Amino acid sequence: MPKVETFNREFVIQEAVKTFHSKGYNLTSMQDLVDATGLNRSSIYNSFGSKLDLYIECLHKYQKDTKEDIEEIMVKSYSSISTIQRIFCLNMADVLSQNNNDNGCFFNQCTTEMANHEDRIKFFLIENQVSMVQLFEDIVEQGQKNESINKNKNASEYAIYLVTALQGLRISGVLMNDNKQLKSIVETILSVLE
Amino acid sequence: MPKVETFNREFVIQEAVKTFHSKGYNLTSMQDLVDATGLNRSSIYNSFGSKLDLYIECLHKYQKDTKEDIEEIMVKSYSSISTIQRIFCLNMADVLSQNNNDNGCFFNQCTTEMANHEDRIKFFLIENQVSMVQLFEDIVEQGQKNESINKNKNASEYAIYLVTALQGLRISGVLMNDNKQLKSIVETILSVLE
DNA sequence: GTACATTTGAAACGATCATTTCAATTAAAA
DNA sequence: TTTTAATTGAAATGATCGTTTCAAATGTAC
Repeated sequence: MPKVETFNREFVIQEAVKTFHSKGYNLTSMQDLVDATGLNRSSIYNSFGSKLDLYIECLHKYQKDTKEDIEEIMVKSYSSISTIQRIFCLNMADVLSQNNNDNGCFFNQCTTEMANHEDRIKFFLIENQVSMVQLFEDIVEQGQKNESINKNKNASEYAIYLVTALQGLRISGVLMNDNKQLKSIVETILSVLE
Repeated sequence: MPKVETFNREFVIQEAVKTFHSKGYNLTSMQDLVDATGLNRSSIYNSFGSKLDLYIECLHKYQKDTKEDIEEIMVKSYSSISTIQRIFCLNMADVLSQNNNDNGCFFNQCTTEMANHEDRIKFFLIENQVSMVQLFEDIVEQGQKNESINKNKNASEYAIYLVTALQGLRISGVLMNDNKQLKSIVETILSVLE
């Protein structure tokens, strides 16, 4: 009986991610979201709840995309160390392609802007961080079995180190938009594992 | 002849830094600054210009404090590697002491929130980043002369790596508020230099 | 004590914020 | 075609935003 939702939900979220990522949560107005998505104000509230609800849905979308990118790399890579290398290179390329147009990793931005003001978001970010560490731990563990990664430190220690370094890279990249420098940083980060 | 400024400018800036650092620029209202500093709204505009002007003054204050902390460490340290170690430990302690109360490094927050929306701020942040890299480069260079730091990579490469890692540590620390984990990260970061 | 330049307090500015309201429109089901 | 329930558009809500205004209060120099 009812009229059905006409817009493409995926597209709307995608556009919302772009907007939030480029302006941050607090600087993004509902009007910005209306303009970016093409939806009417009331449609956004009808379909997504509130600005914060939509933002959190964007975080999940960004997380899903990130994980898919990593899984694709894992499938294509022939060794653990090259998986890690490619993950870092992907992030490097990501930072560089943003050509001064955006503010590093969406999660880093979210962490500094929201983590200590919204419990729902802090919870999400911690869970995301833990799962990223777990993901790296699995890769490193396998690499240590293959002897492609040294055993100076255990997989768990290397994992939290790598996640931290990756976050640093994505912050640094905002101010240091230079291919050669970022490449050098990645090399140095990964040299610990050799 | 004139009535003279009665408030303590240092104190006011200090309180403004706390406020901006804890809420970010966009979430901090002029009323928040009035409450935090005890100044009247008009006094703030009279003495500091605008909200943005005050924010930039806060960035300079934070930069000055950070540099003073590092200089104190440099004077007290007996070797380059221990200088670097202490800088990282200071930042670790800083993150931990903030007990879920604040959002990592003020500069990281500023980078993700403001770098691509305010040219004056982007300029400041890049200059700050360059000077931090230079500072680390000098320390590493000296360490390499003393043979307390290896020469696998040159001082400049280690410097940008260390600055990046430090930024990562201060982001990670917001979500990973655990002494043992942070200590392990710092150890791994510094192990490259051995 | 008077004159003067500045700070101060309170109110007001117009703009914009996130959200709500509600009548008109729409399209599927009867 | 009529019924029906959701979507849509536009206007309005009350709150808050950064900033300005201006008269009163203040403290220094004469």
